[in-house]
Amino acid sequence: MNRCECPVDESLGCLTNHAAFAARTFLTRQLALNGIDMTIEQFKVMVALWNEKSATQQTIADFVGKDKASITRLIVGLEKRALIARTTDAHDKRCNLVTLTPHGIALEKPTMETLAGANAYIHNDIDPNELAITLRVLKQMCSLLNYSKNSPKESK
Amino acid sequence: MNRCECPVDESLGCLTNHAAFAARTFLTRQLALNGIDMTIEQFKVMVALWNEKSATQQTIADFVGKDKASITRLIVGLEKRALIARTTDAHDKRCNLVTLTPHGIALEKPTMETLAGANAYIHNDIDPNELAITLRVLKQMCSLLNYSKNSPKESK
DNA sequence: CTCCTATAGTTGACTATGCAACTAATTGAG
DNA sequence: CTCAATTAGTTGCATAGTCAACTATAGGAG
Repeated sequence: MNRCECPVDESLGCLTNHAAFAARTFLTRQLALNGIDMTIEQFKVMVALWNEKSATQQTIADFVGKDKASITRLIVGLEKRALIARTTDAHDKRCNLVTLTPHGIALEKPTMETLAGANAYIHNDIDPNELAITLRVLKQMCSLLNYSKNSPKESK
Repeated sequence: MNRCECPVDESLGCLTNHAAFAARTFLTRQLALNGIDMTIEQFKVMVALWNEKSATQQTIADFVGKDKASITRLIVGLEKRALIARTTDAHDKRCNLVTLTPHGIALEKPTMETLAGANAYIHNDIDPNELAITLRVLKQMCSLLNYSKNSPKESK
């Protein structure tokens, strides 16, 4: 069960992966405990829709950071669960407008409360100053790696 | 491309996920740039074998933190790439002993150098004190969530 | 208006994950 | 020794991810 035996246990790359895995597992379990049948991936799509009310699949893809093929399949799953509906945009027949069903709308409150609870559980365990620093460092890391997408062809 | 539009952008759970995703993508690209044809998942299995020289599939599963079914499939992939070989343990015929091929052994140096380079690229961007704090906080978060696997049935 | 290009979405191929059912080998209780 | 319980590994099912090829629609140049 020594999941953290990464050779570079002092590596941000490895540790963020372990921490992210633990957080994902934790949130999934908390959602299930609160009777919410939703994967983390579907959850992210729902967050996009709770924010925007209606969106094209491409907009959702940009929001959650996945490609449109992944979104197509997630949307199909959410449609099966009757959380969302798809209609063709009358103004641009290429686009699907994805909207929430009443059931999908109703899930916002309990789901976001579960997320808030999970966050609070983690944050309460951590010194506020150190938490602030960590959040800042992680954001810095994200922007470094996103900017470097095309630049540093050499890291050795 | 606003991948960080998580509603709780001040949430460790969300930010570690973004950062981990960015780090994975970055390392994958660095491996490819250095001519190493290996997924991150296969990479973790190889790390286990570089450490241990030979191991059963269950040992590898524990090391990388996945279930044995996932390992079976990763092992099959690595076998196709001729990086590892499987033999039945003479002392316990239930077990497969997984060992490295010469090709698999030869990959250790360039692969670990690529990992070290990617780490250095990220770490060099960050203030050493803040890096140390971040590493500590992430470890704390991992142990909180691993310990809480069975305990906190309520997070609301 | 027509054609070329760009965009939205779908689908197929390949990789990966977890869970559960299954086989085969081992081990311990009696 | 024998039988039940345990352990290692494999396989099927469902979900998910990326990439690339494909369809259909839209929009601009001429």
